[in-house]
Amino acid sequence: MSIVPIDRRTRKRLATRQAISDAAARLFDAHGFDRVTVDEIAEAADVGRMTVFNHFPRKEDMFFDLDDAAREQVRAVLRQSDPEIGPIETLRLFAHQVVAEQRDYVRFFDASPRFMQTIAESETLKARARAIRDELAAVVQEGLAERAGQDRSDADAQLAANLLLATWGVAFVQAYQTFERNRDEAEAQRILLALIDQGSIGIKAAMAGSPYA
Amino acid sequence: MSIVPIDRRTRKRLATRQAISDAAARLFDAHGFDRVTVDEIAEAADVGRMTVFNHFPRKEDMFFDLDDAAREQVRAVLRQSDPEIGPIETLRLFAHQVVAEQRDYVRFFDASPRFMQTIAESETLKARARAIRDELAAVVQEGLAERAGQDRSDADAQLAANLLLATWGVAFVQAYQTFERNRDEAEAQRILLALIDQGSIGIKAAMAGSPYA
DNA sequence: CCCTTATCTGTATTGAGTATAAATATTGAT
DNA sequence: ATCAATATTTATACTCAATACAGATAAGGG
Repeated sequence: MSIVPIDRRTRKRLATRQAISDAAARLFDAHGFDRVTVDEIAEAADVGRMTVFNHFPRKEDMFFDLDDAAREQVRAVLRQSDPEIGPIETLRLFAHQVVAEQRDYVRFFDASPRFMQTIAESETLKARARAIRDELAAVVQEGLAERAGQDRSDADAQLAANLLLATWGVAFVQAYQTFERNRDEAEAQRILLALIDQGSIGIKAAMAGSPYA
Repeated sequence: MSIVPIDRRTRKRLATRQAISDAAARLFDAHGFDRVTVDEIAEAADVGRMTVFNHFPRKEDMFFDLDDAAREQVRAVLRQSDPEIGPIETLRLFAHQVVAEQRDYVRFFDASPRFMQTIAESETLKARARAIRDELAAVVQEGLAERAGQDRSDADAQLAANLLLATWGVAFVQAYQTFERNRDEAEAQRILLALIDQGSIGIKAAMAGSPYA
């Protein structure tokens, strides 16, 4: 995936970051987010306390570690998509493609089984999850408006983007709950996509007559 | 509105609470939420620091002070509504009624002009606003499911509730921005209701065939 | 081997929030 | 009015995240 960095400086920096991330993940999983202090993480990673904050400005950043990639991918999808297909449909197809090809969203339930539990137990993490959702909505809003040649703060773009992220959020949570109930990955995927489709129908209806449909 | 409480104890308690709330509102408005400390509020209200936390567990609670009423009203609307009219339509009509009769939502832009600015400047307040939105979505979800005789965690109810709150949130923000731009209350109301109507159309379409339509 | 710069680290401070226990005020009963 | 029970206010002390700042260490580029 990623190329090994040339210079030792960068290599060491990434190694330090990884050590902190690993230690944090292990401790959060074992004791829950709120019952682990930054000092304990620094100790476990054998690193000074300030080094932790150097790599992760907020404690939550050690938990949610893959934001930028998702943001950029959504931007790219909206920019490179077929102009014949509406943006909502484009994003719906994108979701289907992700699930079908990579299966990242569901595999990742399995990869860290306590992921959602850990979030559910921590008000801080829930707040951060909501913030990320809103940041993603802003990205989608901007992408939609740009594609339609509208103002960045266009009301319809904002409505469409927020309806979309609401849909994705509900789909994700419901799929996770399904997976937790019966460990059936296929069923969880089915729920995920069915809810995304259902939401997309609604958003298209709300946007009928606008370039966002 | 509210009856004067019989006993002195309650009267004093409410007076203390009000003094804290007033001092906080004044300071937040003057300096911004993050540049006011709880100690300063306690000082301004002539009250011990712990008394502040006694009445307002979190600093944000001094800013957002009217949550329970809204929650209960939404619950009541869903419970007492005409069974012939679908729940989404019921809530849409409720929004229209509130705007037409009380005009509380827009008057309150005017009553505290820096309200939205103060939120926009503070990451803490934005987080709390998002949490309140999600709490309200949970209330709506529960009301919808109850009315339809479904399980509390029903996927369709969750989707409908989250689409609804997304719509209301966008409508509110856009109405506020419109009001700020040209101080036209009627225009702001028009935008608010138009977006709520537009979102409602979408939600009904997404829920077609289910009891939530 | 020096110079510059990036990274790491310790110390100190701020500020929200919690725990605890003591002081004070209010009520209700005798 | 007095007394006991209870609610409210308050001070003290603590935890923890986050920021500011300054010094130490390590790496890169001549």
